[in-house]
Amino acid sequence: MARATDVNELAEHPNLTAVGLLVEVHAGLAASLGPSLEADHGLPGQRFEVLLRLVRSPGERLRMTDLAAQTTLSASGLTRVVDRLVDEGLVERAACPSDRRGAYAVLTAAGRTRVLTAVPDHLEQITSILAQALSPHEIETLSALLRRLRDVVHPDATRHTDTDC
Amino acid sequence: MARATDVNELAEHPNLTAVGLLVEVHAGLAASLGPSLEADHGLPGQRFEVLLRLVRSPGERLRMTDLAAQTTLSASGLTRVVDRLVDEGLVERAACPSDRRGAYAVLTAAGRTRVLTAVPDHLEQITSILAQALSPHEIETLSALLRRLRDVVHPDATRHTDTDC
DNA sequence: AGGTGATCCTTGCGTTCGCAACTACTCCGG
DNA sequence: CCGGAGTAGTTGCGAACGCAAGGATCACCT
Repeated sequence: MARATDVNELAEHPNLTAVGLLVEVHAGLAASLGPSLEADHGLPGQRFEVLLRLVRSPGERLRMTDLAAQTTLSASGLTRVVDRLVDEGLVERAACPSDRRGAYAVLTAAGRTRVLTAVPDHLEQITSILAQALSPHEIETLSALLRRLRDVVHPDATRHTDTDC
Repeated sequence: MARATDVNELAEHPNLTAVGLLVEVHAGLAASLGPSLEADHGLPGQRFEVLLRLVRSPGERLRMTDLAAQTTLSASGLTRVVDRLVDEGLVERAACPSDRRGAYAVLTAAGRTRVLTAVPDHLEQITSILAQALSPHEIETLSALLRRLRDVVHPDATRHTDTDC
């Protein structure tokens, strides 16, 4: 029972490998998809994520808090991303009539155009990469497994579809 | 054929969903695992990743370039992470005799102790989270799918096991 | 030998992010 | 009606990253 064996047993445990692979794939996808998304459409990662959530939401608007919960950003990070989107004219802030603390981020016409232009390109690149690695059925399997994992590590991601005001 | 239908068809395409889930899971895992790893062992994400690669490598050393290829960092990012690890006494730099441009990052005794202390805790947390969501067989399936994806988006991650000098 | 292009690593600069502190507002119990 | 606890959003500050540029070295070809 040498020490080195213990190290490898720990370091190559299947669960650690699974998480390591997930981190690697995430980084690899970001490296493959991010630059072209930014170069072709001026929408680096987080900005695109925010715009995508907005265009899919009723009224193309979302409370700052909900937007933060649905993206990978903290509340303060979201404030600054929205700041930049406002500077670019892609998003506007709107007051919430039922809660004067609150603020909506609302997609502008320019923002809608921008994201609707970017999505097809983005989707095509994603599809190209996924198709090289997995069959459609395997992609479904992967999504199902990831979804179950997501529900454990981030259960709040799908709520807040109710717009009360 | 309303426009809104097109938006949803695009925005909810299975491939886009798969990538979105992967990003969400990555962020959720980082949020769950990162803080305790840092609070309990003083090893925020990237530092841990570097130490883990080193402890698994022959001679507990790796060229800077190889280390950058195996982690999610750029070359410059890696330089600074290693700087911090050197400041903390967990890693040392060593010259490469066969290439005077090159530099090795070598684990110190303190670095080995630190990572070997952190790994069991980390692994236990990972296992706890994974077990809540997936069966062991499903984890294997997930890993197999992610590995195929990794080989497409980041094929250089597993090479460079040869230490020539 | 000598020179040209590539590679390894580091540094200057700008950008982005999260935490903690702050303001403004809401909600609730007395 | 009032006061305290809790929530929504923003900002100061420090930490971390990538890109592009730079110095040193290597590899190869003539």
